[in-house]
Amino acid sequence: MATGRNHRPATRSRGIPEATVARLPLYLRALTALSERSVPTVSSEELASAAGVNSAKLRKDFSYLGSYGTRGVGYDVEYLVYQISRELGLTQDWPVVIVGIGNLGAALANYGGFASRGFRVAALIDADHAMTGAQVAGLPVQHVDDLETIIRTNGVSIGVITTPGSAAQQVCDRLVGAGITSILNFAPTVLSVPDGVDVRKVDLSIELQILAFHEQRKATDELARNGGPGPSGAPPDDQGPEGDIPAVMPA
Amino acid sequence: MATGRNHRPATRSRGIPEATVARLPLYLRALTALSERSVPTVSSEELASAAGVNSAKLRKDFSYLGSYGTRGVGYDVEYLVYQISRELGLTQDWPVVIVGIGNLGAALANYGGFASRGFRVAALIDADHAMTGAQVAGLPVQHVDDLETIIRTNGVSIGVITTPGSAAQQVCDRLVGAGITSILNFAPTVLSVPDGVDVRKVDLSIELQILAFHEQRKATDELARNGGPGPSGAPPDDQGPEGDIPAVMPA
DNA sequence: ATGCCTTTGTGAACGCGTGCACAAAGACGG
DNA sequence: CCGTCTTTGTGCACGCGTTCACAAAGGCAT
Ligand SMILES: NC(=O)c1ccc[n+]([C@@H]2O[C@H](COP(=O)([O-])OP(=O)(O)OC[C@H]3O[C@@H](n4cnc5c(N)ncnc54)[C@H](O)[C@@H]3O)[C@@H](O)[C@H]2O)c1
Ligand SMILES: NC(=O)c1ccc[n+]([C@@H]2O[C@H](COP(=O)([O-])OP(=O)(O)OC[C@H]3O[C@@H](n4cnc5c(N)ncnc54)[C@H](O)[C@@H]3O)[C@@H](O)[C@H]2O)c1
Repeated sequence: MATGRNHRPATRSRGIPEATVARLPLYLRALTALSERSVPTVSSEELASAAGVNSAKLRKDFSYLGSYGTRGVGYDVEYLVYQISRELGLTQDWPVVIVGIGNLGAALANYGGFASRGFRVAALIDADHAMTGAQVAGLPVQHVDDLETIIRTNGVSIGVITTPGSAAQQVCDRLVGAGITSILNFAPTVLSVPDGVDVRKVDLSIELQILAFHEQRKATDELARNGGPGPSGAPPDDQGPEGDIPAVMPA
Repeated sequence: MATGRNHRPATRSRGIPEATVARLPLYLRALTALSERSVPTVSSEELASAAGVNSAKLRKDFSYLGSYGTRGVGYDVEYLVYQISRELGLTQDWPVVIVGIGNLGAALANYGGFASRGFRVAALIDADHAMTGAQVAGLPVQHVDDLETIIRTNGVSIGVITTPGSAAQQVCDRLVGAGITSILNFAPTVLSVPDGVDVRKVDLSIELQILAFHEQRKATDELARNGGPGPSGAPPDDQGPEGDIPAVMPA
C-alpha cells in the first residue's frame, strides 16, 4: 500500500490471516500434484513436507478454512483441492491484461502457467505503434490508447505491468481509472494507488540484493572463523566516517 | 543474553532483522534517484514516502545500521547510499549464472537492470544442445554438462533457475554441489537445499492467486453491502453462498 | 462394543515486526 | 552564547504469526 493511513481490516480479510492466504497457493500446488497421482488422502505431515512448511502451521492454516480433515486419517485430497480453489477464487475465470510487451511481457504472455489456474490473458497492450497488431503468443498486441475500452469490454480486474519503470505509475493510474483493482507490478517502482486497489510487486533486483546480503554475511562469518576469533586487538574504528568495516559481532 | 534455545541464527543475521534487510534495497533505490538529482540530504519523512513505507519504520531500520543521520537535518544521501550498498554487499561484484534459457531466462539475460548494481551475468546455461553456442544477450549459451566447471571457473555463488519445474530440483542439486550458496528460483517448485544455502523464489502464479483471493473478497463484500448489512451476523453462513457444495466427504 | 492408535484442531506461550510518542541532539538565527 | 525549532533515535506497547503440546476425535481391529 502506498499511502496507508486508513488502517482498515484489510490485513486480515474474512478472518483468514494474510500469511495464510499467501501459503494457500503452495498447498494447492502440492495437492494438485497428489491429485494427479490419484493419492486419495494426505496427512498434515506429508502435505506440509511437500509444501515446504511446518505441519503445525499447515493445520492452523487449514483451521481458518474450516474443519476439513478426518482425525486419524488426514485430508481428502480432492475435497481440499476444491475448498482451497474456492477460497482463492479460482473456480471462476480471471481475465488479465499485460501492459508493456517487451522482453518480460512477451515471456509472460508465452507462459503456459497462466491458463492452468483460472487466469486467462485477455489482452496485450503496448505503447509502441510498431508493435501494435503484431501477434505475441497468439494474441494481437493492442495500443495503449485503447486501454480503457479493452479493460471494460473484457471485464478485466487484474492488470500486470511490465513497462519500464518510468511509465509504470502512469500506466497504473490509467489501469485504476479503467476499473482495475488488482495490479501485479514487475517494474522497479513504488506505485501509489487509491484505497481498495491491491498491488503486489515482483522485483528481481530486490531479491538479488537480499541474496547478496546473506552471501556477504556468510563470507564474513567464514573469514571470522578462519581469521581468529580473538578480536582482542581492538580495531581502531570508533565511528569512522568512511571505508570502515561494519561493527563486529559479539562472540 | 542466551537466545534461550540455540536455534538457527539464520533468521536474524548480524542483528539486522530480516524484514529490514528486505527493505534496504527499496531505500537504496529511492536514495539513488535522489542522488542522481543531486539532492544532498533527505528527511526520514521524505525518504519514507519515496520508498512507500512508514517514516518510523525507516528510522528504526536505519538505526540497525548505525546512527547515520543528523538531527534537525536528515540523512546525507551520498553517505547513506554508500552505507546501504556496503551493508548489502553491493560494493563488490556478484557473478550470476542463469540456468534454463527459455522465454523467461532469455528475458532475464536481456534485462539491463542486472549490471546496474553489482550483479553481472557470468554465464547462461541450458540443457538443449540445439541452443548451445547460440548468443543470447551477447553471451554464449553453454551446455549444462559444463555447469560445475563454469561455476568454479567464474567463482559464481548466486544461481538463477528458470528451467521447467520438473528439472528445477535436479538443477538445484547440481548448483549446490558446484558450490552455489544462493539461489533465485523462478520455477514453481519447492526446492530442498542443505543448511547454509539460501533460496528465494519468485512465483507469478502464487502472486496472481493472492490477488484473486482479495479480488474475490472485494466482490463478495460488495455484494454483501448491497444485499443487506447484518448488524452483527455478518456472515450468513460459513459455506459458500450460491456455489454451495455438499459438505460430503467421498468415502 | 471396546480399546488402541493415529492424526487433527486448537489453546497458550513466545518472538518478531510495527507504529506511537517523545526526549535528546544538533543546526541555525539572533 | 543562547534559545528555538526541526528531526532523529528509541523505549514501549500491541498485534500478528509461529510453534509447542495435548486433548478430542475418529478409524480400525478384535
Ligand atoms: N526483463 C526482465 O527480466 C526484467 C526483470 C525484472 C524486472 N524487469 C522490469 O520489467 C519491465 C520490463 O522489462 P523489459 O525487459 O521487458 O523491458 P522492455 O524495454 O523490453 O519492454 C518494455 C515495453 O513496454 C512498452 N512501453 C513503454 N512505455 C509504455 C507505456 N506507457 N504503455 C505501454 N507500454 C509501454 C515498450 O514499448 C516495451 O515494449 C521493466 O520495468 C524492468 O525493469 C524486467
Ligand atoms: N515465462 C514466464 O513468464 C514464467 C513466469 C513464471 C514462471 N515461469 C517459470 O519459469 C520457468 C521457465 O519458464 P519458460 O517460459 O522460460 O520455459 P521455457 O520452456 O521457455 O524454457 C525452459 C528452458 O529450460 C531448459 N531446460 C530444461 N531442462 C533443463 C535442465 N535440466 N538444465 C538446464 N536447462 C534446462 C530448456 O531447454 C528451455 O530452454 C518455468 O518453470 C516456468 O514455470 C515462467
